Amino acid sequence: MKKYIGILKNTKLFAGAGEEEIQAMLSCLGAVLHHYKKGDYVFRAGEYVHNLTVLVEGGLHIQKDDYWGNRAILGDVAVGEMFGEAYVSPDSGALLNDVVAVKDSSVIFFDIYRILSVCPSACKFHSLVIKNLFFEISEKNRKLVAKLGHISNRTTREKLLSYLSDEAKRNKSSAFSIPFNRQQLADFLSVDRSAMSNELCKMRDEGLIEFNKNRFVLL
Amino acid sequence: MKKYIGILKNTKLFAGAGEEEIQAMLSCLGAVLHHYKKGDYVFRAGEYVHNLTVLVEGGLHIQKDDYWGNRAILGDVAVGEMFGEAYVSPDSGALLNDVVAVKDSSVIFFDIYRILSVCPSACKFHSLVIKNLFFEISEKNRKLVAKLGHISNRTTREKLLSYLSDEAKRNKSSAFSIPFNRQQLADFLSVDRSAMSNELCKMRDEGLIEFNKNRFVLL
DNA sequence: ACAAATCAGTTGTATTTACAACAGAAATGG
DNA sequence: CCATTTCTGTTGTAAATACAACTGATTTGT
Repeated sequence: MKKYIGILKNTKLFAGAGEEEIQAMLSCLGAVLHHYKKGDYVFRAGEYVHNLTVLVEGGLHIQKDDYWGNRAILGDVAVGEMFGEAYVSPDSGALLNDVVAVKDSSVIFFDIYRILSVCPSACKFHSLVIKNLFFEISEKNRKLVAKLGHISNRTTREKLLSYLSDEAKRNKSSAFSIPFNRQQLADFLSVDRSAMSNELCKMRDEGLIEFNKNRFVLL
Repeated sequence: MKKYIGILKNTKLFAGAGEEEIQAMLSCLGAVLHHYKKGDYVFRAGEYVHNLTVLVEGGLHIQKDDYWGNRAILGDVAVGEMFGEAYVSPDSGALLNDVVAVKDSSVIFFDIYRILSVCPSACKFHSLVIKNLFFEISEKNRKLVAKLGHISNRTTREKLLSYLSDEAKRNKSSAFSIPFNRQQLADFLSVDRSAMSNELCKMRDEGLIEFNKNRFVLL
């Protein structure tokens, strides 16, 4: 677990805490480390989750497959981000989606009740973590609403432009990489891959964008 | 403000606290009451919000209008629910959406920093509120993902069935009312109103559903 | 109670998308 | 390094959707 303390130090959840404090909190918060191979399921729809988890290595997708094999990617998790936090309250019910490793990944599980119950003196950074937790989940909330804004556009082109310009803003640059290949981007935006590929090329031919693999430039 | 303490008592945010405790907390948390007429904007996209707010009377929609007048309804707020919580962190930036009263409404504003900063002894229910806050925002998170699941369906019929069956489950009954008229439902599901109306009637003719105004029955 | 405004359903047409099938490019795995 | 698999772009067709226009029903405001 020690090798990931440097990672944790740069997460939003532990922002403001030093490496020693994090080290101390790891046991206080009941931290457990798990590893996953590419393609492994971290969680499956229908399971019950009672942990707050942080990705410290690799990459994850939150996705849903229907009976006919159509896949919807509802979000992606990058190193340093937490996930599963929406399901830790007592009455949250079963997970609606799968969480899948898209690369070999490492995840730290925390006991949510130990986080939310402020221990009297042992961890002076505890209230900091609570505030961070609130801020991070509220940020995730904003991202979800932003994604809703993208896919509630009617046409494939509008969805693409909405998503790509948001990514450009987020990266503070008109050139950026996205965490999806074409099929995954189509699943993320809920459109057909070939139609999207077609639209991307039209936009390129019209001089709106340039792209190569998962790297895009807005013009 | 006193007349709304009974409402606050039944909110998720104040779950477990008695009326006296809530009364005491109102000043501790810097509560302020505002009233809005139907059609008034509670918040506008581009504004900066620094309060946690709870709707104690009426009804709100969270929505976005684009240049061409297309409206997307990203969510609705019912009495007792909080909103704006996603924008209270220091680096959250400006609001992306409008919050509009769909009926005459009353809203209580709380100072988020007073909520998150645990006061030493004055409010023994303070840590309870923090836990409630976390659980409610995480529930909102789940709802957003559920909504993403609905509108990421490809066809209008699938979107309708996904949404309606979710509402049926949520109401624990195959008969239920929805907080939208047809245009609003179409904006919520990101589809064309007339196409949706058409599809609803087809589904009724096929014996899948029954409906009258905003009341639906799944068969 | 009446006029005006809003709402829900219907229809036809132009546009857009989904789906399937395929070919070349790129990545992967011995 | 070569064979295999995966990925991306392309095309044609069938299906679904958006848009506009209109009607009758319902609601609202005075």
